[in-house]
Amino acid sequence: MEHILGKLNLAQREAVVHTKGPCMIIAGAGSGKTRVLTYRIAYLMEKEGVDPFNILSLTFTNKAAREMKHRVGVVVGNSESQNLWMGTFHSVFARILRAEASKIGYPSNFTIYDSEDAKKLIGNIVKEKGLDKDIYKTKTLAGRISSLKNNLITPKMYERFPELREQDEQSQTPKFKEVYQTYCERCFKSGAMDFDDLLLKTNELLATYPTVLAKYQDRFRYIMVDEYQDTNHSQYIIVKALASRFENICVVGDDAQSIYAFRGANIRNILNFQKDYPDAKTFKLEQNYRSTKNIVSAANSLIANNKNQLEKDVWTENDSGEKIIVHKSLNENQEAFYVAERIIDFKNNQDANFGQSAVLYRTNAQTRALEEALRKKGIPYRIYGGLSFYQRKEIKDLLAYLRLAINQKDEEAFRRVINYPARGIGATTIDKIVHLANERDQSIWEIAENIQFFGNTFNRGADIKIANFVRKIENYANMVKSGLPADEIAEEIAKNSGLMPELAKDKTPEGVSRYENLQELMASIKDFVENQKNAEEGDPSLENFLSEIALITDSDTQTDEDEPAVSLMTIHQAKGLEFPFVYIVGMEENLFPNIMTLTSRADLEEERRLFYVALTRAEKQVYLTYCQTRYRWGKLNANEPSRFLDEIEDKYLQFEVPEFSPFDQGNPRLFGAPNSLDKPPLPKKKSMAAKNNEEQQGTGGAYAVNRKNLRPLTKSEPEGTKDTVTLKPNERVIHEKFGRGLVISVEGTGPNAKATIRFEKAGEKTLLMKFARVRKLG
DNA sequence: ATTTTACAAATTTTT
DNA sequence: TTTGTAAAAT
Repeated sequence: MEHILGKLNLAQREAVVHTKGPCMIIAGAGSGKTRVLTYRIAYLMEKEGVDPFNILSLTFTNKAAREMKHRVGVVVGNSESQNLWMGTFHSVFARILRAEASKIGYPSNFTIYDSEDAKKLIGNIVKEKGLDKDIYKTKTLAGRISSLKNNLITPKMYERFPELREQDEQSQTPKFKEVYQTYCERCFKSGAMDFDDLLLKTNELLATYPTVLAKYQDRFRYIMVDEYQDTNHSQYIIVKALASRFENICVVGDDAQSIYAFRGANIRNILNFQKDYPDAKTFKLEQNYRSTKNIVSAANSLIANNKNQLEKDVWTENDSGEKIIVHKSLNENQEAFYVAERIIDFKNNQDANFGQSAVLYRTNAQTRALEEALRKKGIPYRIYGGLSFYQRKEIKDLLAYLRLAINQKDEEAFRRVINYPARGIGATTIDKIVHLANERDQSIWEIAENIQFFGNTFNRGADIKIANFVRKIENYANMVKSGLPADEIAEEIAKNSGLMPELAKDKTPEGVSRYENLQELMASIKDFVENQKNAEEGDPSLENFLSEIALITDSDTQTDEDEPAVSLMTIHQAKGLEFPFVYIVGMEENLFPNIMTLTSRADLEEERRLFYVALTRAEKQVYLTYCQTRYRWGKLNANEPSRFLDEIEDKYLQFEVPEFSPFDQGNPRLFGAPNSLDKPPLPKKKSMAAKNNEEQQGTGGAYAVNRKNLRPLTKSEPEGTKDTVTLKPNERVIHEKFGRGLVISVEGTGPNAKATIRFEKAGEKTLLMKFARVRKLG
């Protein structure tokens, strides 16, 4: 243990050994926060003999939890670290809620609705109530419901805040409360909780049952909360309740990195910690181990523009490093090519592998140009975010069947699959069931189960079809009850439901990909079952599988075992990560800071913190790029450079501003260059580069994913490094996955050609040559 | 009951 | 530009 403490600086060491009573660790970017948290837990266990069962450590991603558990394991040994309560707020409290579910009237196998389920349900309710969907927008309603729940305002309590009703009347949605209330009732009837419920219901549980509260207070004698600046009110109250007995609470965060206020995170939680716990000790980790002096200073000079922050002084002993390059491009394609060229330069001249570069952007829409440029240059890349594996339709379809097998009342799962694959049960029939359910205050399933009593309500034959569907689901439920492992049940359901055969029919490349995704899911269930069977107290049941994956997201499943690739992600997703070379693209007004957020000073400050997060991801070199013009929603826009560029002190920057045209004359910095609208009209024709790129477009990497063990990340095919194979009928080929095959026919030419190939093992497939990993044989 | 066509919307999202 | 949803047509 001593040798570990020796690896820490003074502030870090103090934070580690201060174990009794409340404390707050303000951890500047790159200041070794994770190290402190890890060692603190290890110190508690090793030095103070605290039982890991008594330590609760809350993180914001499963990945962070897993990593920390691993790192603690390295210090204290795995068998002990396994017993720590470590995870996200949602996963830890979902676990507790399952154990205590009966107390609040839920089944312990309750479903967790994801945002899509929630939005669909809201949309249905709006429709049922005959409200105008253009005014009652599901997205807006979902956001409002979420924000109310995160502030612990239930439909009942809504009445107590007249300003809420006023707001709803202002926004032309006076019936909001009814929608909210119905939404909650329907979730309850379905035995379902949405993400926010996991926190809200935990609060209800702890507030209603003092014995339950006491039990968990006693269990969690030491509580640690990471990323405290991004906790919302609901989380804050849970932590406060649990910690109130022993007050051994340690929160870690950096107010300068709070970037989730738009999702209900309350920065005051961290700003007011000292008020909540007057005895709290504050530690500041101010030495940055990550970045060069230049980057640290630049980031400091930027964040100094924010009014509302805790005082701290981040510094580093690292080299001063290179200045930040600010580069202007004509348009987003040139910007992307510039980035691609720099990445190649670094690889060639600094021996940096591709994994050391990251391209960060404000919005996902910016990926397209970047992808094209990287692909053209043959640079391997990985896109984080976008449509996650578990959000794909085919995956959600099978999961819906699995969910129904466990909880038949799950309305969203029911609606999703009752007519998929098609069983001739249409919208009218479903509407009638829903109507009956609402009328009789029952769940949809209860109506469907007893459909024979309502026979005359339905069209001839419809009741029979429903009864057949019900019988199917009951069979699945019986398989669950008989205790079969998850993989066997899933396999049977995939076939028996008709889902697998349905997908197998589709021979388009997209269809094939969907089928493969389904196979991937099946494989992952098998993996899960294997792991559970090998584990000491493993549970290979379907219930356990579903509860495990309900809270998993893409960023949790990232791995780095593959060949090094450039990372492409939004700045939000980059939080907590670090890279030697960071490119922040789209540094333009309206894009970053984003115009949609700029309604208040607080919003601008959050955008600035976002930029701060982006800058501080970098270890060695930062590039900031912006464009003179950019296509956005099909229109060419001319934006000024981001105000944030002005906010970094000039001495940390080096401007690289090529002259494109007479427009920029006479302004050496080209800042604030009048972007007057009376410029000569831009040529309608796209540049050659843009034209060439168009041929390369398509679904891109999206379907070219080689997904081993549930790796939902999009991975590029470096097209520049691989010539598209031109095939002729009767040629023999070998495919990475399908093995040997014989070309039957070819349609089209070049990368857009489609070849039908009969594989020895996998049968006949039609492949798009652009994506297919085939080689000619002989 | 399914497929086609037309039209609107479009930031960030650890759960 | 793309993407998704709703009305219209089969």
